[in-house]
Amino acid sequence: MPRPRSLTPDRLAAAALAVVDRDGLAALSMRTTAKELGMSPMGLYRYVADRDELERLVVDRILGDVDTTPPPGDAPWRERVEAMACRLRDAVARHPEAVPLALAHRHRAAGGLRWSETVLAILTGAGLDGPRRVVALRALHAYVSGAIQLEHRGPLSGPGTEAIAALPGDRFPLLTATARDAGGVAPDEEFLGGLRMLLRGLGD
Amino acid sequence: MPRPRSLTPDRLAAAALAVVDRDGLAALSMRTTAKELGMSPMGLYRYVADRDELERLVVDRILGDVDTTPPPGDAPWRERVEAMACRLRDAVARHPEAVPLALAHRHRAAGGLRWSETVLAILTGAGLDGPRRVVALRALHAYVSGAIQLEHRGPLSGPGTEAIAALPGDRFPLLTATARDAGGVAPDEEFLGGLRMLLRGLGD
DNA sequence: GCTCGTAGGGGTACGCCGTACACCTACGAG
DNA sequence: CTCGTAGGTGTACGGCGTACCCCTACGAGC
Repeated sequence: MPRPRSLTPDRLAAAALAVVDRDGLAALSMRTTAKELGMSPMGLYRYVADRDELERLVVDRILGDVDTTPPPGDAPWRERVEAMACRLRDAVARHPEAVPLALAHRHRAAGGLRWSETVLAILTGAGLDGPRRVVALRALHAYVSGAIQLEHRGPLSGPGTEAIAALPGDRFPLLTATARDAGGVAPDEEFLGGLRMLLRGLGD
Repeated sequence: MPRPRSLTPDRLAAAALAVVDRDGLAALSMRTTAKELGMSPMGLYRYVADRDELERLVVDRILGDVDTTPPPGDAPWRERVEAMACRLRDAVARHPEAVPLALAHRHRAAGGLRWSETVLAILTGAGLDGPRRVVALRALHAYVSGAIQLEHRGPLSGPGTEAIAALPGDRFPLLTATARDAGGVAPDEEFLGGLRMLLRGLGD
């Protein structure tokens, strides 16, 4: 009845995400987000309970534009799971600075839940249920979020590769050799390659 | 020549880890670590450049007691990889509060590198090399670290399961059903089950 | 159209954090 | 015994999350 709200949660999330995209995850704070919105830091507390909730809003926004409609049912189920994995990966990659955030809060965002539901539908259609379906979904979660994380703060692949290739070759002969090989493998190949390995072992 | 050092990096790491184990990861700071050692906060800077290096020491210590000697060579290669994965998982699980730390700095700790080297030896013995070996190692990294993370701040499995089971069943029918099923699956089964799926698809 | 209760938003302040800097001092080499 | 060096302390600064208090712009009820 008195004085209407001037902000939507989504506008708030957009401002915070703008800070992260522009200045990095470390720059995200109640103060910087407030400044981005042209208001005082304490004003934000009319919209979120604490910083953690602000982060959740950001992740909601990132995962909110993952397409979670079922992929065309005429493709084999493995390809449909691949499509879902790629959609998630692409959405997260759109905000590289926010990767740790997105994965940390993934299971609390509506988009993450919808993703799981759609993947489960595909797995169920492939004949999985009961404990096997539990394990399969969890393995997919583990692989996808682990792979995305590796990709964006990478030990192997990415800029960390050179550091590993430069290690003493006598103590880590295979690791240095593998790091050199890694240069010839594109990120998409790595992600999809590993995913296909997992999917190959997952069905039947 | 003047005045000898009173601390070893390992004692420093032990103190920091004690803080984390006792009071949680959020309690870790230069100040609390210094207090644990009975010295002033600034004194730590004679031993580490900054907080990041302190964290790295902690992770070094956690991953340092992963057994990275090659598992007995008479077992099938998949079982040997399993053994390596379990060793890493067990070492990390010994300090549950430090899980995010351990995984974030894994690739910068000597123990993590030795782990990779040993796993690569097994994979090489199984006939993998070149790009296939790159993808296999990376997939294992992704799965293992993703699974450990899920296990310790779990969406599916763990205390988060009930929250998911309590979601509106009409919007998330499969997810809630799967969360209920998840109660009957032990963490070890989940971890090993997913790992075996990945390993099944990984060779040949 | 005026009043009034309420919720939006600002300001100040506290106790944390990491760490730059200046200082004192215990020690071992000569 | 002296002296240079490096270990360790204390102080201080800017930034953080946020508790608390206040002012005020607004919409509902008359």
